[in-house]
Amino acid sequence: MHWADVLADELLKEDKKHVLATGITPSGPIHIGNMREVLTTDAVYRSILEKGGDAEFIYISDDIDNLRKVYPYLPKSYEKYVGFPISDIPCPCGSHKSYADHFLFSFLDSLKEIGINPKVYSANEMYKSGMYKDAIQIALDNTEKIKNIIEKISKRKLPKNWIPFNIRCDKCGKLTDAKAVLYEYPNIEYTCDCGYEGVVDIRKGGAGKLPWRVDWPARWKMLSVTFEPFGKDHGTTGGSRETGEVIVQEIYNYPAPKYAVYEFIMLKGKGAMHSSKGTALSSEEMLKMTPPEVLRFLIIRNQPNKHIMFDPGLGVLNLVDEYDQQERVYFEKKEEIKGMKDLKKNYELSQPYKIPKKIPFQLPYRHLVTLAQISKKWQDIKKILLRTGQIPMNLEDSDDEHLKQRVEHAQYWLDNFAPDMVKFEVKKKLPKMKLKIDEKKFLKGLLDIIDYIKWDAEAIHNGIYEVSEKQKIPIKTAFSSIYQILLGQEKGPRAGFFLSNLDKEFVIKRIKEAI
RNA sequence: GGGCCUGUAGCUCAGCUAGGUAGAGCAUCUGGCUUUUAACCAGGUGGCCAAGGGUUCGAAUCCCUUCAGGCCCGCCA
Repeated sequence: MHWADVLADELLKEDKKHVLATGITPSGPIHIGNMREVLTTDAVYRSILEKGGDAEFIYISDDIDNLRKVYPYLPKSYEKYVGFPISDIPCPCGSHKSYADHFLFSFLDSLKEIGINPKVYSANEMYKSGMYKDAIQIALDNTEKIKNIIEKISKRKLPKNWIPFNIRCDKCGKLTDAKAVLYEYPNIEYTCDCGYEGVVDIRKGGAGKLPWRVDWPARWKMLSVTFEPFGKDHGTTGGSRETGEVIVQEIYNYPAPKYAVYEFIMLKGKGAMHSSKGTALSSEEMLKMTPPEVLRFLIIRNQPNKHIMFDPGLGVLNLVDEYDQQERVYFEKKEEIKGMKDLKKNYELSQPYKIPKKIPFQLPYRHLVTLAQISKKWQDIKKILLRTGQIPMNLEDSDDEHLKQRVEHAQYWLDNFAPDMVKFEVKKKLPKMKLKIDEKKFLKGLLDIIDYIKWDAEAIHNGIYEVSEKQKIPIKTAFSSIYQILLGQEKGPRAGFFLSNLDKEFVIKRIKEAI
């Protein structure tokens, strides 16, 4: 059984509406781990619906969290905002409402592309609207109990005057520097490092926030959360999950949600991703280089508690090939291979939107990678495909869209991640190079017969061999001469296939120029 | 110190949430075509499933122990 079904069945033991929650602090480019969190939840969500259950998928943006430091991708001028809630900081690009929205919105766009549309909550707005009012009061009334729970489970020592509330200083606006002096419902007297002494009314929105270890359980109750996956860092002993479980039951009188701990996604050769170490890959970037259904496939096919090794180099090609292969099996164009576990479910959950009724038109991805380097525009690539008979004249719109999208992903990958060995550029002008006598001789021979060659991959291929044999020129020399005059390099994509995709007149002209 | 994950063919991994004769891709070898680049097709070689113990008629699969590696343990998933 697929892991998503296992989790769904577990939840469905309780016959009620299930609220599946995800969340993230949008303090920088949102990385691929959040993609896993969201996709894990989406898989469970879909499985519940498929089984006839009732469920809602929510996404909470922790946009009231404070900016911790000036990250490398921020201008120095952001120094003055450290300690501010990220929803109160100006947007770096100027076109969003706030710093938080800047990063959140681009992630939400990516989610749309992979077929995920959760109900989005803003923690900041929840606080401002007064939704947290009761939760804050309960927390403050139970300060000692909560403190004990956290100290006992996490083995951390909290300061003497600790209270489960981070006050936002009225004067300097920071969430991090105010210390409570006295709490007497509904007011907290505080002093701030900036020198200000003031009073906040906890019933008022914007007075401050609950610290994470308390906020999380409070939110479970407030939104009736029944399931929320989290990364392994939260799952560790003494982590926020453990304290949260006790706090939600003992303080908020609500059962702890079910969960799944998910492992990290590693970049091949670099280990786990960390924004601070520069090994992070943003969700947006990952999605730009990997077709959406393939990215879903990568995450869906792996159990959440297994780490995923992602190879942004040639691994991407293998992954797409593997996806296509499973697609052929799903539509019974190919026999199932032993070990293809949960193939049907994996394929279905990999679809961003509707599951296709019949198999989408497939072109080997590696061919697309070659074509994407011959022409940049999809319309031009399509012309080549039509001329060479690689796609039918009456290609369906959905297939057209699908291939176009794949070409775009291949292009992004080529521009940013592909290793040099697969890259080439058809030079507009004859590259500067010196051909050897043998190479010129071969090209002359090729020119003699080129008019008679049918312009398809196999005929060209055979033609090259024919000339090479007749002239007694090593085949290696023959191939390299072709690549040199067109690409300015010694090697290139399969010659027959490659040339057939180029315009014949263009090739003839280039050979004439070269000899 | 604690938590989680991993250890299956030379390499990367499936299979372990249905316990019932060990699977795939790459590499290698053979043949099809003197067919460059990670080309294609057919077939072959290749594994004491980390080690030990237990449960069972039967264990890669469940349980326990050990060893080795990875990641996480101040809200960076």
